[in-house]
Amino acid sequence: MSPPAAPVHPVTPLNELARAEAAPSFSPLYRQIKGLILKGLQAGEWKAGETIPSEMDLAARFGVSQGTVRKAVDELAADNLLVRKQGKGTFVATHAEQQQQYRFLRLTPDGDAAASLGRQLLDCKRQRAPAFIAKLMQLRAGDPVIEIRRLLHSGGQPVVLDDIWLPGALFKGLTAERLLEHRGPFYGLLETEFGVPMIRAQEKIRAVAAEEDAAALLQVAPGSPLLSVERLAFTYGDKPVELRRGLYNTTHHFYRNDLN
Amino acid sequence: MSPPAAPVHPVTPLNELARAEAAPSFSPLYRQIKGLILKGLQAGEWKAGETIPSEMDLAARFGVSQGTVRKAVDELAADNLLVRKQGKGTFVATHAEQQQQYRFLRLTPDGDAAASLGRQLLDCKRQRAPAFIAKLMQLRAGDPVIEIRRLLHSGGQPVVLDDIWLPGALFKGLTAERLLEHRGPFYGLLETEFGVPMIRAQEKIRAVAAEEDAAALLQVAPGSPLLSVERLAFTYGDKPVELRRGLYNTTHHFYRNDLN
DNA sequence: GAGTGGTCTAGACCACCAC
DNA sequence: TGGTGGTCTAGACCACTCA
Repeated sequence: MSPPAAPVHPVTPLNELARAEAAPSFSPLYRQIKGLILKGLQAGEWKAGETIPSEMDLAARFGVSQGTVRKAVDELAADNLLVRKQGKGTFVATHAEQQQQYRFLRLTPDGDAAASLGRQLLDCKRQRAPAFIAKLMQLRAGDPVIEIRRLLHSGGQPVVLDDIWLPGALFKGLTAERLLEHRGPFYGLLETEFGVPMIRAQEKIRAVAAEEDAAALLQVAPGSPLLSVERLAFTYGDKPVELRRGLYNTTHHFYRNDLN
Repeated sequence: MSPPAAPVHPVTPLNELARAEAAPSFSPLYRQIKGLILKGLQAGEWKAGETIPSEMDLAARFGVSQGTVRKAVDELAADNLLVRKQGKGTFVATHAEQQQQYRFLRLTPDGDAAASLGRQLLDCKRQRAPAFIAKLMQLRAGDPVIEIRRLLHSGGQPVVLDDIWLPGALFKGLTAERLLEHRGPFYGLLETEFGVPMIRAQEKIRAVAAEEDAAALLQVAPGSPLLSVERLAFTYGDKPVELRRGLYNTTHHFYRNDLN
């Protein structure tokens, strides 16, 4: 066992950089690498569903060891931005796969027979953002937005009434026709056709009484209790790009959540 | 400080074991270590809030490298069973800390001023488990259970009506008096006084109309929409030990959920 | 300063997949 | 058979806490 000569590993340079720019206290190398990969994702260097370079390639590119890249990718996979597949590679997460119809939908039928949902487009129009919507989406009041209304059916019965707002600037070619001809998840369309992948979302859930129009569409009595699910969805850079208000009829379905 | 001499990396024996008993396909060493630590937790070798041995100690004890223990602990920390604190040690997760009042409660006030909740015990009685409750909690119908009813108040207003069922066999000394004199989270009591830590939970959420009694207690009109949160909570070994049905008044609060 | 968790590396080998 | 992710190790050093 020959005693290790000198500090063999050039840890210092990047770490100095980190100390200089990181306000909080200290940013380990793998977190900086994570940031670089994230930048590549945001820049569209690798698109949803594609593979990113192998860990070895990334290690060479960034001048670090494979283990460090690995830890960075681990975190991105834990964030559901990447998906690792042993023997095949690491893939950019996507909403466009048939695996599980709607990645963000937590509604479950009572009998847990995973019945697929049918879609019915009610409306799709462009308009000016009302103040309260503009504020939540970090737009200016009056900015162009797209409003979409739709129903989701389970076993022939309407179960969800969605009201969706999107910033008009990002989704120029989005029309009712485009929506109607599209197969697969809505977020898949936004991701593949408009290059805006949904990364995460926050939901605020309340119980509300059905108003006249919603009651009619969901085929329940006015005043019936409905689950109101207000969702704000984000792309890269924590940029909000969708505001959605879903009204769920929870007579034969529930919203499931796991705590730990 | 004589390390266990002989086979320096006894990877094989444990792995053989894994291959033999693991039906799926292959269980890496760190996952077996995870299982061993889990067994220690379940056996009460280290109690909630205490520290577990250092990574080095565990590595020596299990005859593996520190890195392997580290990966095991990483997963347990990701599962919120352990909490790492740099420079201090690794601690068994607990509900009994004042840090964040209720670890599993997702109710948030509208103005996001984190108002603390006041408790009001309504009832605490022992009885025989109705069939539907027994089934969910893996008991026999007629087994003794404890039923607790309580209100949570925010700013003087009642917001949550909880109906809680616990298996009587596990919580012998649990009485109304005991509940009244206890400070801190309910799960903290179960954990420190009865040695039953709550590890994870599943919630099913619906919108319902307030019935007479619930409406009166929550001071809303009968028929008002309320959020119904049905929670099944588990200890170690995926054993269900609490069934709870909360009715939330979501007029000035909401149930928050983050998706990714 | 001693002890704990946290980072980083280098290298060997294993499991899985596709060609 | 070669490439990819996955595991395991050993050893050095860093960051944080506390006596």
